[in-house]
Parts: sequence; C-alpha cells; structure tokens
Amino acid sequence: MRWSQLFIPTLREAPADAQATNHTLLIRGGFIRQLHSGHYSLLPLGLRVHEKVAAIVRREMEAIGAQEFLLPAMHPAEIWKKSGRWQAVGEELFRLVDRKGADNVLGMTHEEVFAEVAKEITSYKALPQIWFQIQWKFRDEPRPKGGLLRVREFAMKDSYSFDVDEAGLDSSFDAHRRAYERIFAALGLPTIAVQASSGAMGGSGSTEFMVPSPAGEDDIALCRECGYASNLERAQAQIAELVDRDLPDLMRFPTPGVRTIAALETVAGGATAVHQIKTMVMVLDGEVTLALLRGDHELELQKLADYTGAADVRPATPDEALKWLGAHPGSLGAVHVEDLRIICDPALRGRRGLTTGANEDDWHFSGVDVARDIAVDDWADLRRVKAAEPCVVCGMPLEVLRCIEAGHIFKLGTKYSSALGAFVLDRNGKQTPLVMGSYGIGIGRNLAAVAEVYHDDKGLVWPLAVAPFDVVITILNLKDAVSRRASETLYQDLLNQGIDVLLDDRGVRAGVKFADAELIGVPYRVTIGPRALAEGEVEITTRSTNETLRCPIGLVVEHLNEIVNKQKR
RNA sequence: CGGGACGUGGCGCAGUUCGGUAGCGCACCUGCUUUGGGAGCAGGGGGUCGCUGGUUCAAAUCCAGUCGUCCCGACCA
Repeated sequence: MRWSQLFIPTLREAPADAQATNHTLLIRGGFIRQLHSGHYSLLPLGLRVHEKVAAIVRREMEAIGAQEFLLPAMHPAEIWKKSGRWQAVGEELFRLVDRKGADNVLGMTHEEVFAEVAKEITSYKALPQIWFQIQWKFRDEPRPKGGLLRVREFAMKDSYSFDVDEAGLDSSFDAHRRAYERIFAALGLPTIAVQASSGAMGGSGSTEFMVPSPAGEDDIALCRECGYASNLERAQAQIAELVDRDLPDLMRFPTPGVRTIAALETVAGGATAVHQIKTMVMVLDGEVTLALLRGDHELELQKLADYTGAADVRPATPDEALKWLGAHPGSLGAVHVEDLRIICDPALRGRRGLTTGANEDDWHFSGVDVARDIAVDDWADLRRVKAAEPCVVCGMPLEVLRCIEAGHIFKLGTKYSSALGAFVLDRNGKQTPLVMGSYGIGIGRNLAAVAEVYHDDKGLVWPLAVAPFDVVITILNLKDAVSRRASETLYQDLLNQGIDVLLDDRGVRAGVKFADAELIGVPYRVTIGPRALAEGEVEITTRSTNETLRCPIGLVVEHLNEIVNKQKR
C-alpha cells in the first residue's frame, strides 16, 4: 500500500491521558484512537495488527481441530438466569431492556450460548467437539486502563470443548494448552503458565498464561528452581516453624492508643507480629465473617472468595465492626466470639501465647491459645504469598512477578451443560451432561502485550508475525526519477512475492519518513536514495537491531523474500 | 465505591491567584527556497475555553451543580 493514500495519523506527542507504553505508542503510531474510557477505534494500521494476531490464533485453533462459529453478542437474559450468572456476575455484566421490556445481556463470554447450540449433540459418538469464535465481548469494567489492556469491549477468541467424560476433557484441555503455547510463541510473547483462580466462572484446572510486564495487573509467584508458578490469588509458600512464647494464661491488658500491628509490637506487654493474630472483619454476601491471619501475613481476598464461594467480599466498615464486635479496628479479635463465622489461616493452627485485640477499644489479650480460646469454624489458606518465601514444592525462594494475563484456560465440567440441558447418551445409553472446557484469549490485549514487550525509545518494534507491514520502502527524494522508478519496481516485485509492503511515497523530508517508519515499527526498511543508488544499491535496515546493510538492487527481492518468509514459516 | 489530578483549535500546553471578551509550540493550507534524520522564510485557516445555571456592566477566570478523562486503591471472564 502507498503511504500517501493511507490514514496513518502519527503524533509527535501522545495525548496526556495515555500512560501505558502500549497506549502511548499505539496512539502515536496511528493504530488506535480512544472513543471513551475503555472503548477504542482500530484505525487501519491497528486493524492490520489485530487481524494478524487473530489469524495466528485461528490457525492454531484449527490445528487442534477446532471449528469456527460466530454467535450473537447480545443474548436473552433467560439463558443467563438458567446458568445462574444473571445473579452471580453482578455489575460487570452489561444488561439492557428492549422495547418489549425483556431483559437482555451483552455477552462477556459465551458458555450459555454455546451450550444452547450443543444441545443438538445427542450422542457420545459425535464427541469430542471443540468450538470457537472470535467475537466482541462486553464487560462493564469498574476501571478500564492501560490502553488496550483492560477495556469494556474487545475481541476475544473463546473456545469451548465438549466431551463425554473427564478423561476427554483432560485431553481437550491439554490440546488447548499446547495450542496456546504455540500461539504465544508465534506472537513472540514469553509466557508463564500459572495456576489460577477460576473466579466467577466456576470450574477447575484453571491455568493462566502470563506475560511478565510492569504494565500488567496480576502478580504471580514463580520458583525458578522447580518451576512452580501460581497466580498470587492462590499461590502457596512454606511457613517456617515458630517457637511459641510461654504465656499459658489468657490475659487482658491495656493498650491505650494502639491501633496497628506495628504499634502493638513496641508497646509494653505487646508481641512481635508473628506472635499476633490479625483479625479481619469481612462481609461476605452480607454476612459478617472473621478472617484470621498471623500478624505479619496479608489477606488474599480472592482466596477468601474462592473458599467461601461468596460473590461480594468486602472489608467491614468501622461502624459494622463496632456493631458486631464492640470495638473499632485496631482492637478487634476472635477470642470467645461465638456468633460469627470464623475462618482461620493454617499458619495459626496450634499456635499459643499469641496476642490479639480484646474487642474493647484500647484493650488486648495476650496468652491466646487458638485451639482453646477461638471457636474456629473453618481452616482455609487465606494468606497472600510474599516474595522470597520458600517455594511450597521445593523450598527455594519464590519470585513475585507483575504480569499481563494473556490467556486463560479452564475446565468447566458440567455446570453449564447441566443448567442449560445439554445432554448426550453415553455408550451405555445413559443420559449424561456434556463435560465442558472453556478457553479464552483477548486479541486486543495480546496486541497490547506485544507492544509492551517490543518497543524502544523510537517506537514500536513489531515481530514480523504481527507487524502491520513486513517492509517499508522509504524513497528519500521523490523528485529523482531514478529513485521513483526503482521504488515502484521494487514495490511491485515485493508485492508479487506476497510480502506486505508499504511504499512511503509521501512528499515529506527524509527525517520524517525515518521517524515515522520507526514509530510504527515496520521490521524492515528499504531506503532508496541517490547515494547508494548511484552504485546500483539500496540499504536494508532491520528495525529491531538498527543494522543497515547495502544490497545490490537486483538482489533485494530475493534477500527480503528469504528473511521474511523464513521467519513466517 | 474511596483518594488524587485534570477538561482551553487535531495534539501538547500557557492564561484562572488580582474578571475586561483567547495565546504559544506542533500539525494544517498557499508561495518561494531547501531535500539522507521530525527544514527555513513569508502569508493564512481553525477554538468562545466540557456542559448547565448563578453572581456581575462584563466570566476561560468567581460560585453551585453536572458530565467526562486519567492515576492509585477497591473490584475484576
């Protein structure tokens, strides 16, 4: 294509609103424009990259036998009520009422609709099936951010596997895992597969594909030694043995003004944090619950939500704490509390000689024996792992990494098929619900992740696989007829080889062309100028290395064809 | 939802404290010169200052409300 005819509105400066690297560079390079928060227009350049990402995903899905569908983006509320997500999902689900007064939803994923279609699978003989689509999803995110990383409408490849039993599901799941590894390799994204929470979707075997990046929103724990990797939402670590203090008797003591763990460490009669109990008053779907942790440990909210199955988890307000426990935060404890559910982290199991709030402002207990003094209802891992703690598997120090979630696969089981009535007959003639898996990759998010990983101070540095163009031909002097002729010939020849080539035939100065070519990140630039041309040569510059080599003009096509098509294979 | 910042030509910003009818850089248009790293000179077009209401002779500027955007946290298939 000819640059002079394309709409590529490059910007010297990025809008003040753009913060994330992918955001500023995609805006400056003329790939995207924001319409409003969480909604972006893909401009021609952005769409080209988007489609190349989608094509890679499509190719690898088809390679595992997946069939492409296109389902409606808008659904009747009825199927969401059947699956239970109408209630379970909450405000993230876009809901709208049509002229007849009927409730509708804009799909955030398509388990319900695919399960509806899957009702027509009636025999185990038709299984397994893997179905996918690349379709727009809508999510009323509380806070869109990071350019294309977190938005309210976006294209997602979602696939669903249908099997007659768990063994079949395992096999479909593994096929997806391998397909995803190939997809991310093709995109040039270094991913780490981690154990994850399946959140509101329900299911098990939840695995996320994470790209380490400071622009990400998830933290993972990673062991370089044994390969243990988990989202912090469910990561575990070993806990060193502790010797309890010898304080056999429960004692109330005054602690005027002491409101924090840290303050309690230094006050007379206090205790270091490891000898304290942290009492978090939480409200789970409206029910007040106490979450107990060792003083130096932090609560991982998602673990609490996963364990209890609660959809809405929040800390109690100070007023609520006062109402239920009789004191304000800072003096709260679970000793002798009978009427509230108490969930306790295993780090406190069997511990004695502990210090905790006495549920009266300015008073604490010491000598607390968890087994003797606290009516624990549930023991559940609730603590958030911290960097450098020993790996739960091998004991080596864990690393904590900020990551972008590039893909997510998990085993749904029969939740949706049972709810929506998608049953088949098995080989014994017995009716059985389809066993489903669900697998997602956000196209735009992966585009953004590539941009986050591949850029430099001059702009984007697209891997060839997703670059908007493979090659840009930069004509330095448009008025030079020899240059023009050479450029046109080369342009046609490269097109004939199936290479995506952009001819920069704009009447602007060389510096502008160089800067723009670098900004939009085309992997290879052919510079056609009088200097080299006088010797029958052109220059080929590699964007990623900034290396330039001279090439006789007659060999350019062959040379580029070789490097471009070699990488594409 | 809590905290913070901000809305002035396409983009980046100044002007707001001490009201007087909008300015700079980039971009854009025309001409001449220039032509291997975001050119120079000259001329020119474009905004009523997010929106609504109020105060005032007079509001970008003061007051109230409202909408929107970004960041941190909360939350988040």
